[in-house]
Amino acid sequence: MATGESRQPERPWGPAEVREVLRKRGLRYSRPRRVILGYLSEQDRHVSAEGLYLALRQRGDDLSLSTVYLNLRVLAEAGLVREFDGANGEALYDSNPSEHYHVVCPETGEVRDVTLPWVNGQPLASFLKEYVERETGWEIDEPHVSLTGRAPAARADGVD
Amino acid sequence: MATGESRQPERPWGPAEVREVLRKRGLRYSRPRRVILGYLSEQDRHVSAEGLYLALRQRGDDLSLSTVYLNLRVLAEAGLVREFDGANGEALYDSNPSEHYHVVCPETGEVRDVTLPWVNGQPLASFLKEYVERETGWEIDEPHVSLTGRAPAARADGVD
DNA sequence: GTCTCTGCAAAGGTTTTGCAGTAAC
DNA sequence: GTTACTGCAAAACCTTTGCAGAGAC
Repeated sequence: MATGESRQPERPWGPAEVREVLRKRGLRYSRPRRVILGYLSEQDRHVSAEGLYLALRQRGDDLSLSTVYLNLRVLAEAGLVREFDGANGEALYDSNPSEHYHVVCPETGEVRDVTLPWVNGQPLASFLKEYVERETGWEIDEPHVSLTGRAPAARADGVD
Repeated sequence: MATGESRQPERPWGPAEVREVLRKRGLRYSRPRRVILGYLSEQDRHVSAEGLYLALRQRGDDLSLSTVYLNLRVLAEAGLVREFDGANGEALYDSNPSEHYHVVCPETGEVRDVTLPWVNGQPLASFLKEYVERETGWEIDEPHVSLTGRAPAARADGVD
């Protein structure tokens, strides 16, 4: 048995846990952070910094663009959101807490979540990390796997 | 047996093969392309567009920076050089023809080549590609695996 | 001769920075 | 009360673009 896909939009952490995670890093649970985490976990979508900025604006949750950028990065470093590369050289974010990766279609911009297979009894990413650590003697971070491809829609359009 | 590391600085292709590869794409074997490929295959190092620009300049091979950028991309698309993400959000290039990946240390900027293991009788990248294609129904490109970590040197420095 | 390429400078787009006021703790 | 954070605008950054002249085929 290899795959274990599950993509529930379950809420990652409650406010208390979030606050605790932030506190441990000397970070505060400010309004922007509440608003951003709230949006991401409710919408369960993939957004860019600017997209998030605009979406929040429409909602009435006004944050400055630089605040959105700053906090998206801070929250990603704290492990509260996931960051990955979108279609136009822009970073995308989601707050899905389950281990997953993304496939991006450069033509349509569409993003699809994927769960990677297990290898040798462990998630592919961990397997890879340990392998590279043995191989190089370096202390390796969680591997980033970035996948691009053509969505069925793009192929149907006859785009080459 | 899984690994098969070998990092010979063997010259990828001779001038004739390069010209042929380019011709097939309607591309010309211009001086900038000769110079860039020559440098990369001789030095067998990882360089950024700007680094390459400066290195060539010192050598007396003057190319404009935009020409370097353009051709690095063109050559990467033609499969004549490999492109990957360096430490500062800049793209790095090498001309090593053998299937390999890179580990980058964000602190020192150091880059180390790695050969990824095989899984189920095929290179990890192919395995992953096929897996994701089955899983999503998308037509997936060659997966990009990007690895970061702390080089022994960085750890020795006591950098946290 | 044709068609791609070069070089220059200027623009592009995303992300970061500096600083004074504000708010979390 | 401290200390981190916000917001604004301006800047920084890598990379791309437009166009006239040059060079590969």
